[in-house]
Amino acid sequence: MERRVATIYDVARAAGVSAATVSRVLNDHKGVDPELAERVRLHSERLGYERNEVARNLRRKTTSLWAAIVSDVANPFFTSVVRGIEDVASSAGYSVVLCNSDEDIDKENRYIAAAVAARMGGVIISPALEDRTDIAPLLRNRIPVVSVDRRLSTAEVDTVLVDNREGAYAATAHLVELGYRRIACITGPRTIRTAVERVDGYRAALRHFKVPVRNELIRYSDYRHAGGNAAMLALLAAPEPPDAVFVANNLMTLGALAALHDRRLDASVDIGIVGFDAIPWPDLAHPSLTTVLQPTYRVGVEAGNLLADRIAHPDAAARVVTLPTELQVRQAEPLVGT
Amino acid sequence: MERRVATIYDVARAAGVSAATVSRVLNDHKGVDPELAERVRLHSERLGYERNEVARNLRRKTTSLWAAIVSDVANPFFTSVVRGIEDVASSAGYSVVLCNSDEDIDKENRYIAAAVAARMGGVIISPALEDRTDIAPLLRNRIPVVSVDRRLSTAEVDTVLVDNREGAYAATAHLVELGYRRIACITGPRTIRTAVERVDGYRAALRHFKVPVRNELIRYSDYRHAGGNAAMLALLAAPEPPDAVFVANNLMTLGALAALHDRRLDASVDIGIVGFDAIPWPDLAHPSLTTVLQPTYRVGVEAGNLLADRIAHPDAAARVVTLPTELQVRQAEPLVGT
DNA sequence: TTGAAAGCGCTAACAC
DNA sequence: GTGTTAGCGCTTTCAA
Repeated sequence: MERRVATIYDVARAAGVSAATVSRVLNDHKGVDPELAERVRLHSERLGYERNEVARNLRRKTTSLWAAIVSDVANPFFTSVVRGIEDVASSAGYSVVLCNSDEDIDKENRYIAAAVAARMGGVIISPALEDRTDIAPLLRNRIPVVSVDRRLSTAEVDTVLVDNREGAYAATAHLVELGYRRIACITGPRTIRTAVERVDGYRAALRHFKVPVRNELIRYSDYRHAGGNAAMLALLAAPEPPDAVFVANNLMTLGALAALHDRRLDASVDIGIVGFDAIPWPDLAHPSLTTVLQPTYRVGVEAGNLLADRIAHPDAAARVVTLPTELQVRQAEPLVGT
Repeated sequence: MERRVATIYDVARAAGVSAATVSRVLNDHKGVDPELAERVRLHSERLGYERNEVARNLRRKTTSLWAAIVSDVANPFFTSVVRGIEDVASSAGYSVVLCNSDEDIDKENRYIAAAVAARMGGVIISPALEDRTDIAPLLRNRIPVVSVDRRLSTAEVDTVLVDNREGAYAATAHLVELGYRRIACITGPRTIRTAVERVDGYRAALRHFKVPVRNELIRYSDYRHAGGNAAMLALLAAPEPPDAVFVANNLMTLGALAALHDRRLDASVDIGIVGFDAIPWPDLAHPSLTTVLQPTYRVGVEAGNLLADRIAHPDAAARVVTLPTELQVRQAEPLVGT
């Protein structure tokens, strides 16, 4: 009943060679008699041998597993990043396990501990909190780490970022070129670097086009739907409302659009809108929104490459890769009046 | 420079005991002198000892890891299911690694192979294809499996399902009770069991209320946005269009709503709509949609429990758990005319 | 080119 | 109650 799983010793016996030879064949070591190799492969196949990675990892003192610790799996940004990581990983002989920290520093710490305990080959992390995420346990155990999307202030590690400033600049410039002059900006918390960088880009664009920067048109919010909604309502209620808005994140953009909807206003008809981040799921309410797209897949690929490099060269200096965004310009849908 | 990581032997030496005792303490075995235990814990802490799970797993011939192989990580249904699994897992001493098969049978097979190679403690899978997903490698290696959301026709395993028929019945009954009489149904492919079950429920409700079932009002589509859109347009273009529609999945619901939008029609004003599955992300276009909600979190919890049971009793008969849905009735937002 | 043997870090008999 | 010892399945010197 309780059938044992085949080991290399079973294969070795069947093929009439030593376990060492089986190991060599299965790991494609050069210098094995082709005929022997063939015989080993045959019997390995026949016995349904499947390598025990656990034993292998113990012996090699590392794992063919990467952990991707992500602050929000449901966010399509990360779904796409992870896809990029996976592609690099699998071509480098690694598998990726996905861990969802849910923006929760405790969960994140548990996953970091798990990565250490499992002696993961490497970790790619989007830190829950830039200044509180603690990767010391990883570093202490010499597990390579790459940070993604956010910059870790607690340690110097390889990092992949998106050029938020440039993206925000392009978005704002686009609105200026469309003829808008009272352009507002709804951004995230001052404590989050990306939020600040995006306002910076917005400011720079206005300055470049000699459009006055008005502080009352800049709203720091929370990167969430409700915050975008409230910020937009406040802007609309102001004595001199804006004629266009750059909204620095996808959820806030949806919130802002909901505010317009409430006020019976139409995006890109009554007011110009450019968002940042793709809006997931086909959405009938704004098929025509111009958006700053992030190179999500490439972020993953770069992170994977950095990790692979780091594994090969543990003591090289930390690198930071910054990727450009792309402004996806969409035609405004012509409004059919009633 | 190259500092070695502490092992139980280091802790043992420091505490002046044997490795076995350290192991006992760290695994909470009873019958260890409390004083010794305290000393061990102290030194373990001081040396920054972190258990090597790889070695532990090799010795125990199993892993404290569960794999959740999911057909689409971006789908909020699974995000929530996984959360349920994680909660059960962590209270049973397991960690969950997430694998995204992306509805791709090859990727799925690779993850199954990886789960075998890593000697995972158990696998929870939402099969990419009910009739082609091959879990034989898992069974052969005596790795417990639980199927979720879909029923595996290739093997008898523990399964957690949602009562699709009952949900569809409730949705349709709701529309009848609202006074609608020409109720259409847009469902998924005939090859997918859930799609068929949902039409069945729809039919049953109509029969129960003695509303004639009209085949021209039943559209089999593809569970995707475009399909829902096309199906709805076709229904609207028919000589006798429906006065209400039950749409059997979230993406198709969005597609259907887009079709209404195109035709300048309003859901629940011009035509009654009930959807199936929560729509993710706050969406301004349909805050007021009545929807059949699935008990996603509980699906995960039940799956986790089944897996834990199966690990404890490998040879018990396979069980199928079916969970009820819940009709979330939302007020239609009153339309302000122009 | 191949094999023998050691050992990765841990747990679990077994002996004391 | 605690220690000694063997061994999980693999890779990798080292010797032949």
